[in-house]
Amino acid sequence: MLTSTTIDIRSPPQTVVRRLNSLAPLSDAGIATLVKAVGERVSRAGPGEDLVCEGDRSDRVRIILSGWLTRYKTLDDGRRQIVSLVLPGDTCDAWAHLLRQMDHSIGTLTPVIYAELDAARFEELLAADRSLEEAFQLETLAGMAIQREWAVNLGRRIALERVAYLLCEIFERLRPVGLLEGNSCAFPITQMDLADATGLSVVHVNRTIQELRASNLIVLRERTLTISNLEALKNLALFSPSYLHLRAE
Amino acid sequence: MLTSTTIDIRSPPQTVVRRLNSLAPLSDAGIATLVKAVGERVSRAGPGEDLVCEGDRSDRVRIILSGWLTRYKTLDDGRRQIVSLVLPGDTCDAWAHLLRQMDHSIGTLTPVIYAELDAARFEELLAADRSLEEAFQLETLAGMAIQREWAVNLGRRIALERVAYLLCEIFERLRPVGLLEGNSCAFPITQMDLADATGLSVVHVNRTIQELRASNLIVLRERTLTISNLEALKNLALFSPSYLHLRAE
DNA sequence: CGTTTAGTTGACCGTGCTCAAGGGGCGTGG
DNA sequence: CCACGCCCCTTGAGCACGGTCAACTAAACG
Repeated sequence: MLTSTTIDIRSPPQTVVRRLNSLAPLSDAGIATLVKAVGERVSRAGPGEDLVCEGDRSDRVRIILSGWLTRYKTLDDGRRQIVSLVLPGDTCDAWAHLLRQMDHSIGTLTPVIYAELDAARFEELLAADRSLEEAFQLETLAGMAIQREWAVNLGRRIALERVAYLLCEIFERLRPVGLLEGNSCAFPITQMDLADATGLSVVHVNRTIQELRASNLIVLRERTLTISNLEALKNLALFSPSYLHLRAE
Repeated sequence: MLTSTTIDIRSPPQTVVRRLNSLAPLSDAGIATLVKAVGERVSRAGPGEDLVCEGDRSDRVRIILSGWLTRYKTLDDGRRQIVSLVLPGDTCDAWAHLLRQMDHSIGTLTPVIYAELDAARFEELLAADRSLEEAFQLETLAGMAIQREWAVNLGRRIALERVAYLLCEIFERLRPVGLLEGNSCAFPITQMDLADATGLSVVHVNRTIQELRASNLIVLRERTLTISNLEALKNLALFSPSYLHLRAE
C-alpha cells in the first residue's frame, strides 16, 4: 500500500543509482564511489520550501534521494510556470555553478532528502570513474530532452492531452527508480501545481482530470495516482517515451 | 542596408568567437585554436533542409557560422512545435553523440554555413584550452536556460506578449554576435514558423504582428525586422534578458 | 473550533482556432 | 513573354476551448 508521503524508506542512495543506471550502466566501482559521496552531506527540506531562488548563485550540486520538486519561473506580474519536475534520483544543476546566477527557482512539493556536493567534490566524483561521468552527462542531456518535450506539450497539445501527457511522463520517470507499485504511484502534486505545469487554469485542470476519470483512464485520490489503462492514456496523450533516453525500452 | 539573405559575408568564424566570448572571455590562444578547428571542415545547406532528423544518431558537433535554424519536434498527427532557434555562432548538440538517437530534428530556415567536428576532435578542442571548455559549457547551459524561458512563453504569456517576447529574444541574441544594424536585423522566418514557435495558429500570428505594427512597436517587411521602441516591446513582452546569461549587460 | 488549503461546480465570456477565400510576389515552363 | 503554380501573407465570419469570477464543500491543521 502506498503512503501519502513520498519519503522513500528504502535505502535512499539506491534511487540515485537506479536513476543513473537507467541511462548508462554504472561500474561496481562507480556505484561504490557514488554511494559514498552521496552519503557525505545529506540535507532535508520541508514541503513548500525553495532550495534555490532565481537570482541566487548556485555553487552546489544537489542529488535528490527522495521527494518531489519543481523548477519554476515567475513573471513580474505573478504568473508562474513550472518548467520541469525534479523526481527522486534526479540531479539538480550539475554544472550550474558555472553560471553567475540561477535563471529559475527550485521548490519542493514534498519533504525532500538530498545530498549536497560542492562543485569541487562533484568534479572529483566525475573524475573518479568513467561510467559515472558518462551517466551524469547523460542525465543532463536527458533533462534537456525532457525540457524540449515540455515545450511541445505547452505549445501543441490541447488540455486533455496535456494533462494526460504529464501523467505519462511522471509515471514513466518513476518506473526506472522503482517508485511504481503495480499501476499506481504516489502523486503529491496539487491541481494548482498541475495548472502551473501545463499552462492551464486550476479550474480547467480540475475538469480535465474529471474527464480522464470519467473515461476510466485514471483513478486519482488521496495523493495516489492509478493508471487503469496506460496504453490508452499514452495514445490519448500522443506519448512516446523515446525522449526520456532510457536504456531499457 | 540589410540584404534579405542572412549569409554573413564578414569573416565567418568571427561569429562563433563573438558568441562564445559573450558568455565567457576567451584567451587569445583559445581563439586561435577555435578558429583553426572551425575552418577544417565547413559545410553548407540550403534553406528548408534538415541537418539532423529525430531518430538519427548524431555523432558530429555542428557550429553555425551563418544562417538560421530551428529545433523542432512533430507529433504523430503532424502538429509541429519549434522548441528553439539556432542562430549564427550557436553550437548544435555539443554532447549529443552520447545519446543513441536524437529526440528532435534540426532544420534550416535560410542557407546555412557550418563547421563540423566529430566528437573526438571536439573533445580535443575542449582539452586544448581551458577558456574554450568553459565557454562551450556555458553555451550549453545558456541553451538550457533559453529552453526554460521558452516554456514560460508557451505556458503563461498571451499571444501578443508571446510574439513580442520572441522578437525580443531574437534581437538580444543577435546583438552579441554583431548581427544588428542599428535597431534592425534580418528576419528570415515566415509567419508559419513563428506560429510553430509560439504555439499559435498562422492566422493569429498574422493578426498579432499587425497589432504590434499598429502600436508602432515594430516594422516588419521584406525579411527585415525593425524594432522602433525596444523598451516598450520588452515591457509588453515581460522580457528580462538575464536568462540569456550574457556577460556584458 | 475557526482558519486555511485543496478540490469542485456553475455561469459567462473572450482569446485564439478553424474554415474559407483572395491577393501579391516569384520562379518555372510552355 | 505570358501563364500557371506555389508560397506567403491577409482578411472575414463563426465558434469552441479554456479562462475568469464566484460560491460552496471537505479535509487538514492550529
